[in-house]
Amino acid sequence: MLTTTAFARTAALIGDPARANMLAALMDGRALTARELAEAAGVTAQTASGHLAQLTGAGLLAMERQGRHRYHRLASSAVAQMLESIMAVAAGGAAPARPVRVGPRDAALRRARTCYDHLAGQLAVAIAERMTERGQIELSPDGGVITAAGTDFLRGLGVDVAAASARAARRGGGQSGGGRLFCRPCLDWSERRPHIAGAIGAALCATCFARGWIRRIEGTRAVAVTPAGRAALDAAFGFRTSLELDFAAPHTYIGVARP
Amino acid sequence: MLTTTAFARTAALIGDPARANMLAALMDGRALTARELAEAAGVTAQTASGHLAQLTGAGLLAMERQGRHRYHRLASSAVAQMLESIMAVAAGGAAPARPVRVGPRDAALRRARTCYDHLAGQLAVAIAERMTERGQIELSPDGGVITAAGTDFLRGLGVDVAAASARAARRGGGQSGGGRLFCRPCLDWSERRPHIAGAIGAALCATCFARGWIRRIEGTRAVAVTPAGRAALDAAFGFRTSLELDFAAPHTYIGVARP
DNA sequence: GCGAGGCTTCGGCGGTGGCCGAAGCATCCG
DNA sequence: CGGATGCTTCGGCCACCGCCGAAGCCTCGC
Repeated sequence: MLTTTAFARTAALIGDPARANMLAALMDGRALTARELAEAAGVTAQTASGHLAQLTGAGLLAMERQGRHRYHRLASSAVAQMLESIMAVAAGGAAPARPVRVGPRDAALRRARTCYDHLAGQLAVAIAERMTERGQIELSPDGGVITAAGTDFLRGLGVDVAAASARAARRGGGQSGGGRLFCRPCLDWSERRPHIAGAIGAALCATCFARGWIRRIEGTRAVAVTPAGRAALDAAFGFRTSLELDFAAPHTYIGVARP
Repeated sequence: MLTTTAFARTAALIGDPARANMLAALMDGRALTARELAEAAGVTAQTASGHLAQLTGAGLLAMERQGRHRYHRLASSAVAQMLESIMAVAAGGAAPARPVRVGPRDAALRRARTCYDHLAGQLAVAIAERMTERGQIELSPDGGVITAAGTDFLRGLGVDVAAASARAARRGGGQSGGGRLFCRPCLDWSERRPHIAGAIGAALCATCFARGWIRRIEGTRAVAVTPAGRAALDAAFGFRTSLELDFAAPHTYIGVARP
């Protein structure tokens, strides 16, 4: 990029409501068809087609054909990180006002959701805090690292730590990484506190899905904790009770009846 | 943020060419007057005024009055990181095409510039690589950390490491940081390789300015290395000669006469 | 206090770009 | 092979939003 035109063009692409809805729908890391994205954006198929062509042309989306379907997904984790950072700023601007009345659908999103390839929401923040308390990870706004105890702990959960390490090194693009296993902190836009992203966050999230601890809630980025998952996560992270998550950030529940 | 409207609105604000130019001009971390920003955007004062009101209202900019001037700056490092990430994606989308013919002004930008509060460009990438080779820092896409040797080295350069550590902890927002000193890796959009950001990157950059090693080039985000700075940086980081920087990424110099 | 400079508000103009209907390719299926 | 489904292209409509000229408010300096 030499001028600001590419910069402005990229932001403008994200700035259209229809395209923003498409990108937000893709933030769960899955690949969706043009029709699904049209529905997510609330526009007709032909309008969506035009938008998707623009997003793909600009390198924000990657497309692959499968039969008569065309699956679109975010082109890279760099795009996901960009969208995350915009969400963080957008949420920050609105936050100073008093907490808004939120519906049950928002509550589910705040509780637990996927953020491209890792977990976010109260669940993810609680996990990060518990692992910090136990000395398994260290997080700061500038970076994070997993301790030996954390590596052992994750391995015990069934997380493929070695693969995550290899993936991080592969993405390295020239720098070594020195063998230390970093975990990228990601500011949770709903909780305003960091959770675990990066290769380790992705591996942990994948394990939660693989073991059936969480499952996607149809049509949203929110995920539900299964009964088995509840037991497993309580045991692993020492949540005293499942209610703990409700009280992790009580202000987000204003206006929502709590059982 | 509950809906995608705030998300789209934020991106749309950045997506206008005039506002994008303003934000890019503010990416050097300084505060500029409305008039200066109008000139940077290439619009009249009244148009700029409207844009600035929108950006400030959305929380992207902070404004403070000083006499009859109004100084505008980026509201937070979160905003700066967001803009950085957009630039990285925007540059990535354009990069696949063959390298563009660049002018001397772009060459200066690629050589060395400020990125909100830290250094970027070939100089910053070279510093990061040299410190990595020496085992003074470890960088990966997911995070970075300074070793004990690196802390000593920076202290020897006159960098206020303790203050940077305190600043990182203060920004921590609840998580401890455990005493380890992280350095945030930031993907350089012109070099496509990481350089040092975060509290440590800011402290190092501040030291370079304070000691007169670099100075701003009027009207751009580019910085020039002073003769004293050249000697000091060569000695500190072991650059064999100042030409080394020219060859760090030779493809960026196509079309530019090299002395 | 008065003029000058910095910044903002107002009003009207114009262009970019998103939207959909209709029609046109590609692929799958019976 | 013909109909159904998924996606794209084309053309025209319309709204939004950025732009500037003019005028008004605030602060400074003489």
